[in-house]
Amino acid sequence: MKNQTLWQGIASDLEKEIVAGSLARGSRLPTESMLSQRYGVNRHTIRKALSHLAEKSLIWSKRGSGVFVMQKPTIYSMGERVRFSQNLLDAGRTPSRQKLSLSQRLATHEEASSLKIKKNSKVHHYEGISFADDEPIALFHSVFCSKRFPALAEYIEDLQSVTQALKKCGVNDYIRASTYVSAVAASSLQANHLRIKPNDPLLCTTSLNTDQSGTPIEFGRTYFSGKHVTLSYEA
Amino acid sequence: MKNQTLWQGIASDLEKEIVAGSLARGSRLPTESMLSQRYGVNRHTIRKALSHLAEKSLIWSKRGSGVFVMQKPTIYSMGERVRFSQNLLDAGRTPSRQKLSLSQRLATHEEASSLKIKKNSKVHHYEGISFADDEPIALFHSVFCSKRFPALAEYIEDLQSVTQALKKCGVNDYIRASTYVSAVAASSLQANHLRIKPNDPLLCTTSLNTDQSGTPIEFGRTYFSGKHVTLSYEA
DNA sequence: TTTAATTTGTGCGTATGTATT
DNA sequence: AAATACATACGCACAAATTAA
Repeated sequence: MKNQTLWQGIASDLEKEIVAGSLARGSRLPTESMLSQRYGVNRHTIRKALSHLAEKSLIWSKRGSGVFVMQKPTIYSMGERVRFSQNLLDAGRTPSRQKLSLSQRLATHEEASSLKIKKNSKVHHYEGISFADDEPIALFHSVFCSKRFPALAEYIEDLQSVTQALKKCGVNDYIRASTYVSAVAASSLQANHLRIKPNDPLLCTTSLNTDQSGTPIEFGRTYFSGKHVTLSYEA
Repeated sequence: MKNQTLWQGIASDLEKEIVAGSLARGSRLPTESMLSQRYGVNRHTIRKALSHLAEKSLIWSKRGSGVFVMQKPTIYSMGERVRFSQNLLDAGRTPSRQKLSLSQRLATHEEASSLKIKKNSKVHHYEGISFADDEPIALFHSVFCSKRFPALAEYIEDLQSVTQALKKCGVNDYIRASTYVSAVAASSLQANHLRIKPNDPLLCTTSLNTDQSGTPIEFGRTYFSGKHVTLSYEA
C-alpha cells in the first residue's frame, strides 16, 4: 500500500471505517472542513477522496446538508403480498415516494391483455420514484383500469399510497399474481433519477396484482437500483 | 440546458463533438492548457469536465501523453474461426496482448472433460490481457493439453501468438466448436485490468476449439469489457 | 417568517510531481 | 537532457442549498 497519493490514502482510510462500521450506514460523515483539519490537508484533497468513494457508491452528498454513508442493499421481499412501505419498514428503512406523473391514457396492448380489459380502454398511469431514507431505490410505473376505479387518481394524490387508495375503492386486499425479473442497463434518465450511473445494472420486474377473486387490479414495472436492492424469493 | 455550470457546459460541448465525429474516435484531444484557453476558463475547470467524460467512458487520459477519445465498441466476430488479431485488424484496430502468466498445472474437471483428456492431466495455462489500440478490451485464460503440445509454452513465449505457436506444434488450423456466452459483473481485479469499474458488465464466453478432425485443442474463458466489445454472430 | 450560520459545489490561481515525448 | 502534458496539492473566494436561530 505504498506510493499512495494523499487522497488515495484518505479514501481507503474512510472506506475501512465504513466497512468496519465505525462510520455507520446512513450516518453523516464529518464535514469536509473537519476532515481536512483531521488529516491536515486541503479541503480539495478531501473532496477528491470523497469523490472517489461516491463513485464507488459508498457515500453520497447533499449540498448544504452533508455527506452520508450509503445504506446497505435493501432486501426486498417478493412474497404473495408485495407492499412497498411495509417491505422497507421491515428492513428498518424509512419509505417514501415521489410522484413523477399521474394521468389517464389508453392502455397498451400488453397492459390491456394483462389487466384483461378491452384494448384502448382508459387506464390510470402512475409513475414515480421510491425512496428509502431519502435514497432513491426504484422507479415504478403502473396502470389501473379507469372504468373500474374512476376516482383512484384523486385517492392516490391525497393518500400517497396505492394500497390505501385501493382500499378507498373497495379493494381491501390484493395479491401478487405474477412477477417476471430481468436485468437491464440503466438509461441516462433512469440513472439520473436513481442517482446512479448510466448502464448500471437494474432489476426490472414486471408484475401483475389481482384481487382475491383473481381479477387483475394493477399491472406495472419497477426498476430497482441493483446497487441498493436485492430481491428475495423466500416463502 | 440553462443553469449549467461552466464545467457542465464544457463537458456537454465536448461530448457533442465526440458523438458528432469532429473529435474522432481514438484521436487525441487538445491539451488541457489549450482547452482552458479556448474556453477561457481555468485548467481545473477543464479537468472537472474531462473527469466527467472519463467517468462516462467517453475519453481516457494518459499521464504525460494526452487525453484520448475512446474507440467505438469493437465488433468481435464469433464465426467458425475465431482469431483475435484478425478480428481486430478487420475492425480497424491495432491488436496486442499482454501475458499475465504462462505455466503448467493440473486440469480442472471442467477443463479435462472439455478437452477430453484424463483428469489430473497436465495442461499449459495461458492467461493475459487483450488490447486494441492500447485499450484493454478482454481478459482471457485458456488451457492446452501438455502431453499433446509439450513445447507450446516456449512457442507462445517466443511468438506471442497462440495461432502461430499451434502451427509450430503442427496444428495448421483450428475451429471454434462451441461458445457459451453469459453476462457477469466485473470483480475489482478484472475491473482494474480492463480499466473499468467493479461490477461493470462483462461478457463471459466459454469456448472450445478443436482441430479439423474434431479433437479438442484449446479450452478457455474470455471476459470482454461490455463497454468496448459487441459480440457478433453473423455467419 | 426572516436571518444567519453551516455545508457542499464551483471556479480561479499557483506550485510541484511524474510520466511521456 | 529538455520540453511537454497530465496528476496532485495548497489556498482563496464566492455561490447555492440546507439548517438552525
